[in-house]
Amino acid sequence: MQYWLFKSEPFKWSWEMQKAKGEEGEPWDGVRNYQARNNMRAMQIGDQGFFYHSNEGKEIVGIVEVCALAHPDPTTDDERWECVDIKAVKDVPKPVTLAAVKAEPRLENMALVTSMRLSVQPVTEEEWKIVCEMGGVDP
DNA sequence: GCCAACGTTGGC
DNA sequence: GCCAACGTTGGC
Repeated sequence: MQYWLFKSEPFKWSWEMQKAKGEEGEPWDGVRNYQARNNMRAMQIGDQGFFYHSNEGKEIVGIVEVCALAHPDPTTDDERWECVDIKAVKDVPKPVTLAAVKAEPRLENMALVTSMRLSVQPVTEEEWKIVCEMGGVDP
């Protein structure tokens, strides 16, 4: 089991929209970055991830689960790009802001801080626990 | 809306 | 294969 973080601009695809999809899930398409794609290829069914709102909010608002392995991105004919499907699991009761992450010394090496522009990031188990704690997420 | 950081592209 | 130019992302 591994942990990840998915970034989205709420205007394009928000947590509300993700939740509305329910169990069906939604392809995380439109990624045009090799590192982000490689991360998705490494994902397994059942992996957990944070859902982060960039630009507007700048906070971790939800928890998602990978429900389909990497497959060709339906939004392009370019076979280089792939995506996984994710489904909403639950809200983060107290959204964890970027400022809060930056202010937490134990999270100083988190990709959210060090690789700001990467849209699909790995999260370590330790980081996962700390953020869940900060967000008031039930274990 | 601005601008810095970074990834990608394309000419050589 | 290098590197400059360009486009995009995302925090502020």
